[in-house]
Amino acid sequence: MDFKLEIAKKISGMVDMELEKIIDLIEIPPQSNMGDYAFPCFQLARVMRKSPNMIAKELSEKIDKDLIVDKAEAAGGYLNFFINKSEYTKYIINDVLEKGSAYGRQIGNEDKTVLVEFSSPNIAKPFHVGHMFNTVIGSSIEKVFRHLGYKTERLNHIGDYGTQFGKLISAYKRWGNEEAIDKDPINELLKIYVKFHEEAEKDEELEKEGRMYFKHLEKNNPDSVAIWQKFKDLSLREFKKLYNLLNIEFDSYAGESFYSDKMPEIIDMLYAKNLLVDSEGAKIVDLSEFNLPPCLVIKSDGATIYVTRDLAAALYRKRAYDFYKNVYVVGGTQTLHFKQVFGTLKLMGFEWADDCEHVGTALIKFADKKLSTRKGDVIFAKEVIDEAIVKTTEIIENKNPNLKNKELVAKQIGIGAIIYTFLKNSRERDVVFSWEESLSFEGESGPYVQYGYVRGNSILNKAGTINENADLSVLNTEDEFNLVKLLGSFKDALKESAERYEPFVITRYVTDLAKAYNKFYNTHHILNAEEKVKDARLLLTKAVCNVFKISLGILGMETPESM
RNA sequence: GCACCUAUAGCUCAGCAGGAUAGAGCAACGGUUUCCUAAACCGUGUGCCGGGGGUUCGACUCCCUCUAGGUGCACCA
Repeated sequence: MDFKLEIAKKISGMVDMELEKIIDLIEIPPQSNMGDYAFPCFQLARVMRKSPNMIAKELSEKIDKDLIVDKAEAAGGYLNFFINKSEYTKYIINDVLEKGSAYGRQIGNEDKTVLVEFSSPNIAKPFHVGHMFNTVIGSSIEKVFRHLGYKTERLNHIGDYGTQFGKLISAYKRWGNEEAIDKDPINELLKIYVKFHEEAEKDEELEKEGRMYFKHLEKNNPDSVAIWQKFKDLSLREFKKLYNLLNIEFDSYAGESFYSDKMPEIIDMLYAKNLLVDSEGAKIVDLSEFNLPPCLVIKSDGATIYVTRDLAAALYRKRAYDFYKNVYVVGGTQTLHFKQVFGTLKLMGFEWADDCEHVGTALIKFADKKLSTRKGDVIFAKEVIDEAIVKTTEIIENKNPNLKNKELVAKQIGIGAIIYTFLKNSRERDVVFSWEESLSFEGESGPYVQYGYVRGNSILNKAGTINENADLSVLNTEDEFNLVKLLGSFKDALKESAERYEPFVITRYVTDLAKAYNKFYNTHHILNAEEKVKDARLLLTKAVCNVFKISLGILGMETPESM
C-alpha cells in the first residue's frame, strides 16, 4: 500500500485535476508537526477562483479519518495530511523485512541493460586519487541501477592505445630493467617514460623511434605487441589490487586498442552519409546544427583520433549489449568531446545517441603544495588508502583495544571513510583534496554511519532470536516514527539518485538514517524495555539494519560486525 | 573572443521541474555515562542565498545583465 498514492486518490475524488498531477504536487512538509504529506492548493486557486486558503479549508472538512489518514488540516494554502501512524509503521516495517536485500527494487527493469563506463585508467601510469574518485562514483552509480533491478555492465575503458606506447616500447628497449619492472611495474615504467622525454629533448631520433614502434604496434609486429601486452598485463595486475581493496569488479576491460580495428567501418559509414568535410587537411563533421564546434574525426596525416574510437565503441556497444542507457562516467573536462560524439552519432541517424549520457566527475585539486609534491605532483590512491587504515588502526587501539578482527575492521572503516568523503557531495563540484577531510571520522562521515549499523547489529546479536510476530503498534514515539518514515523514503532516494546519476543522494539518505537511529538508540531502551516494546523495537532495528546494509552496499562501503 | 559550469553561515557543502520560519557537518561554547559500544546524544549563535534589474500571488530556485573564479574551444586522451 502506497500512502502517498492513497492520499492522492482521495484528493482526486474532490477536485478537477489529474491523479498524476496531484501525485506530482504532493510534498513533504518542512516540519513534521505540520503533517506527513502536504497538498499545495495554489494551482487550484486560479481555476476555482477561490483563495488557496479557502480551498484547503473546504477540502480538509471533507476528509474523514480512516486507516490511511488520521486527519487533514488546512494551513496557509496547504492541505496537510497526518497519516495513520500505526498502520504506516506496520506496513513499512513488514515491507522492509519481507523484501530483505531486495527492498527498494523496482519491477519492470529486468530486460533493460545499463552500461556504466568508469575508472578507465591509462596503462603504465600511476593510479592517483583522481582516478579513485571517478572509480568510486562510477561504481556506485552502477550499483544504484543494479539495485533498481536493471541489468548492468561495468566497463573499464582502459587507455592502452596511442603513440605514447610506441615511446614506452622504445624506452623499454633502451633502459628497461626486468627485475625493477616486475617489482614495481607502474613506477618503473613511468620512470623510463620520463627518461625518454628527457633524452628526446637532446636527441630527435628518439621521437622518430617512438613513432616507429607505434606503427609496429598498429601493424601487429609480434615483438612490439608482446612488449605492449606485457605493459598491459602488469598494469592491470596493479589496478586490480586496488579494485580488490575497494571491492570493485568489472565485466569488461575492453579499452581503446580493442576498438582500433572497429574504426574503418564507422569511417566508411561517415563517408557514405557524406558527413565528412575537408578542413585544413583534416576530416571533420559539421555540428553547427547542434551549436557545437566541428568534430575532428581524421587528422590531416590520415590517422584516427580518440573521437573516432569513441564513435566505434558506441556502435559496438549498441550491437553487443543493445543498451537502454550507455553511461560514461568520465571527467567533466570532456563534456564538449562527448557532446560532439553524441551529436555525430545523431547525424549518422542513430536514434540511440539520445540514450548515451556523459556523467561528469569533478577535478581533484591540491591546495597544500607540500602534500601534493610528496611523490611528484600527485597523490596515489594506494597512499590514501594505507593512510586511512593506519589512522583507523590507531583509533581502534585507543577506543576498543579488545576488538576482534582489528585488521579487517580497520580496512572496512578506513576505506569506508574515504569512499564516504568522495560520495558526500555532488560529483561535479571540484574537490580540494585534504588529508584531514578525506580521513574524517567525526560528524557526517563514513565511520559515523557504520557505527549506527554496528550499534543495531550488536543489539540484534545480543537479543538472539527475535519475535517476528511482535505487535508493532506499540511503536508510538516520535523517534520511532521518524525512523519508519526514513525507511519508507528509501525508494525516493534511490529514484532520485538514479535520475541524477548522483550517489550523494544515497549518502545523505543513509546519514539521515544513522542520525535518526543514533538518536533513537540514545533516547530509548531496546533490550531493557518491557517485553512487548522490546520485541517491536527489535523488529524496527532489524529493518533499519537491513536498509543500512543495502545503502552502504550501494555506496561501496562495508558493514563491520563491530567496531 | 566564444561556449559551458560555479558563487548559500567563519570553513566544507545540501536545498533550485518557484511555494509555508533557507538547512547539515566542521569549528566555538555548555551539558549527558550506576543504562543495549560516548567513533554517540542534547543545547547555544550565525546568513543583504555574489551585485543589479525583470517575470510571478509568491524567487536562493526561472529570464536578462554585471562581477569574481573554474573548465573547454580541432589534429593528445
